[in-house]
Amino acid sequence: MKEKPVDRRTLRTKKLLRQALVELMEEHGLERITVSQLTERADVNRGTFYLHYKDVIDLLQQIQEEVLGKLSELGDEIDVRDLMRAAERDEPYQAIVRILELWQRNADFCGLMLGPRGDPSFVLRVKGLMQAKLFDKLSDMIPPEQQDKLQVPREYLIAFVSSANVGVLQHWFASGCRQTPREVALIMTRLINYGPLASTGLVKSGGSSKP
Amino acid sequence: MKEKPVDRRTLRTKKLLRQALVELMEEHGLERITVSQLTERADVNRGTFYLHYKDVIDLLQQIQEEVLGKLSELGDEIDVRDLMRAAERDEPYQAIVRILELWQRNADFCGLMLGPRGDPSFVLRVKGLMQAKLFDKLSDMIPPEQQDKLQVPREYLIAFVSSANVGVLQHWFASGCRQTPREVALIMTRLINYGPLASTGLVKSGGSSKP
DNA sequence: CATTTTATTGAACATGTTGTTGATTATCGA
DNA sequence: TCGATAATCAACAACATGTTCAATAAAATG
Repeated sequence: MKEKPVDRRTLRTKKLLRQALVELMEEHGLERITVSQLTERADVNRGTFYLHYKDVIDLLQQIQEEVLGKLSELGDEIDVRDLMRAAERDEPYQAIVRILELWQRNADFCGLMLGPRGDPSFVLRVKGLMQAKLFDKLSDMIPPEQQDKLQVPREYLIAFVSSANVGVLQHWFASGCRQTPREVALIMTRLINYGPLASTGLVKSGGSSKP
Repeated sequence: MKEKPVDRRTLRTKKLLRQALVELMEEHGLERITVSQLTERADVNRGTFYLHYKDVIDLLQQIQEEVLGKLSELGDEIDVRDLMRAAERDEPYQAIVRILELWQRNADFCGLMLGPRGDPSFVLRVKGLMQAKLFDKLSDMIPPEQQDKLQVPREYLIAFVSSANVGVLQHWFASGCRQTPREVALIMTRLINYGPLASTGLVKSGGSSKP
């Protein structure tokens, strides 16, 4: 399953192109970027670009796949029951913290992708990863015979929560990653479990009580 | 403040180009679109395009401005107190319904912009409009001396809620606008006021109770 | 270290897009 | 009907594209 681009030269080239892409996207947005600009900025021969990528979008997508792959792996380690237990103790769930650390490690690229010059399809895929977990959680908490009686359609509930958490991520990056992954994880946990209003701490709420 | 492009010819041209843009963006995404494709699809001379727009992005942005302008006008008619009163009666707030009707009227363009081939900067500006209102609401509900004691930083709270609602919008469009604006407005109201968990209707919650 | 393998370079090519221009035609508003 | 103006058409140089090939540089290997 795993390929070997072990040659240091290709590694160097790809790093340079990735960096150049991030820079140029932050400056102009994806639409205005040309292969010529890209290779000039990266100080790489234009022909070399085509040895690795079909076009600018292909470059972008290959980087995305890399990040999303790792993200998906870490996501698989989430156990919904552990998450709920952590939430009850008002502690950040460790698996979530590790995911946020991954985000932080790729802050340059990820911050770009989630920002105004980013890629909506990337954001949608991130939401998709999240929704799989939320679906589990929901099915876990709600007995099947009651699934149809929700006050809000399940699909909208899931769309709401996943989008909300991506919003938290976006704000984290947009404001320069001032919080630690632990802090952000705690913020997310509180908002999901007790809802935005109750999370002000100013009104009472039943919160997450198991039936 | 208001210009007059009254000539039917320019109106026709702009309509055609807008339609062609939506079609091509849905097919290829913004990056791959060329002025040549655009004018060919719209059956308009290429030179004519440059009489109205600087480039493809300029075309996109002019349409965005139009929509965002109307959106902002309708947004100004929101009164936070009315909104909260409607929420307590579990009814959709009329001003929100009108806004959703505007979205629906421009479904082709708006659905595109909020979707996988859309424009993140547009989405951010929509969130921005929403955040202004949320800021009002928050300041309204919470006495100034308590603003620093929130369990979750205010900025994150706002990012969470605005992003969540845009997520609802996105799901509405992505699933083909099957609900009426009234229904969507009600979904939003419930989710904001009682939080995602309580909105399942399966756990009790204090909900929106004024201090 | 020497050798083989492979990535990168630089130049050239036809092709297509761009943004602009000037002359012409068609359509609009009055 | 008629003057104004928008749309068309053809042509332009400048630039980006995607591909090629020989030459060169730097890797991996024994």
